[in-house]
Amino acid sequence: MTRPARRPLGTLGFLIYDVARLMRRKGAALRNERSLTQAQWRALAHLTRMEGCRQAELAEVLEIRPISLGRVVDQLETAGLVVRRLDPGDRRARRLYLTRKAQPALARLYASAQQLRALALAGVSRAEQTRVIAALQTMCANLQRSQTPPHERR
Amino acid sequence: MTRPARRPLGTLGFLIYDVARLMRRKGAALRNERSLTQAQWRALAHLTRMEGCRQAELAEVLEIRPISLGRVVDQLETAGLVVRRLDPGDRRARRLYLTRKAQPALARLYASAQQLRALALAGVSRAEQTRVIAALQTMCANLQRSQTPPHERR
DNA sequence: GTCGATAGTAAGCCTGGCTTACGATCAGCT
DNA sequence: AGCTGATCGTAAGCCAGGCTTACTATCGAC
Repeated sequence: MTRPARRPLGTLGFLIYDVARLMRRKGAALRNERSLTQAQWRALAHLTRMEGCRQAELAEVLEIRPISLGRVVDQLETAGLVVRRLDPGDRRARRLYLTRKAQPALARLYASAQQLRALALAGVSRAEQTRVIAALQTMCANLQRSQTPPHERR
Repeated sequence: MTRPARRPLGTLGFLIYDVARLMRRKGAALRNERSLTQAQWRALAHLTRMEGCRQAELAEVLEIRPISLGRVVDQLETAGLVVRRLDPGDRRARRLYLTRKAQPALARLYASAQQLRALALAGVSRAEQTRVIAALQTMCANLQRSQTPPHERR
């Protein structure tokens, strides 16, 4: 009796949860080799779009607290992928930059991300993918809108 | 400048991750009131479909290790929602049952799950929902298939 | 009877969030 | 000038939810 009664709960919530979990697991396996964790890789990927930002700004985009990001940045800095530079205009702030070493790492990460995507989406047509992405974006927006914004979130 | 450059990464992986995260967060807020955590609620929900099973069986369906489930069951038992009963035919095993108290709790949980679903899916047509669910199921299957099955997973 | 496999658990680790509290700095208003 | 309140980053320590490794009790097959 192998794998009896798999995922008896077909609800959307469980599905999303499962897909996210499986992608995380498989993604970790794909990039493997003492690479970055999910949180590190997420921060790094977002940083490429906003290099030179402050930690607080990146944290807001990631929707985590600055302190939580702080630790991730520590790790990325230790790994030599990111540097904190003092902001000449505001001595409280540190601005975040990618190092040269980050480029190949990012390239590898994007490659395994693409690999993962291809694997997960096997058998889903282009048109269907577009629709799914659109629906997910709607859901994302719905959920974000219904949320107490961070400033008022205690 | 409120909320600059939200989610600059529209890739599927990030989307799924974001939706899962937002649903978890919003879901926790909806059921709130010292209620169950995600892991507890997930275990409980699956248990309704396989009452009387052993811990190891439930763990396999949830795709977590028996030891991880053990702790969750401890909590559910402390909360009075689940009982472990000795298996008369195998003195190593314990079988899991819902208590009477679990029924209203489950009803409340399902209600807030429905609420959450409605919120997230606002503006997504019935037809579209069906397609999204189908696509997600395909992805789920793809990812599960590509996985080293648990027996060989070290 | 012995011996390998299986059910559950204990101890302790890791990731990735969080709250609370703090020091340094900025900026606006007297 | 000098306060005062907000903001930037961080330290300490908590929690959820996984994991590995190692153990005991028991089963079942030989």
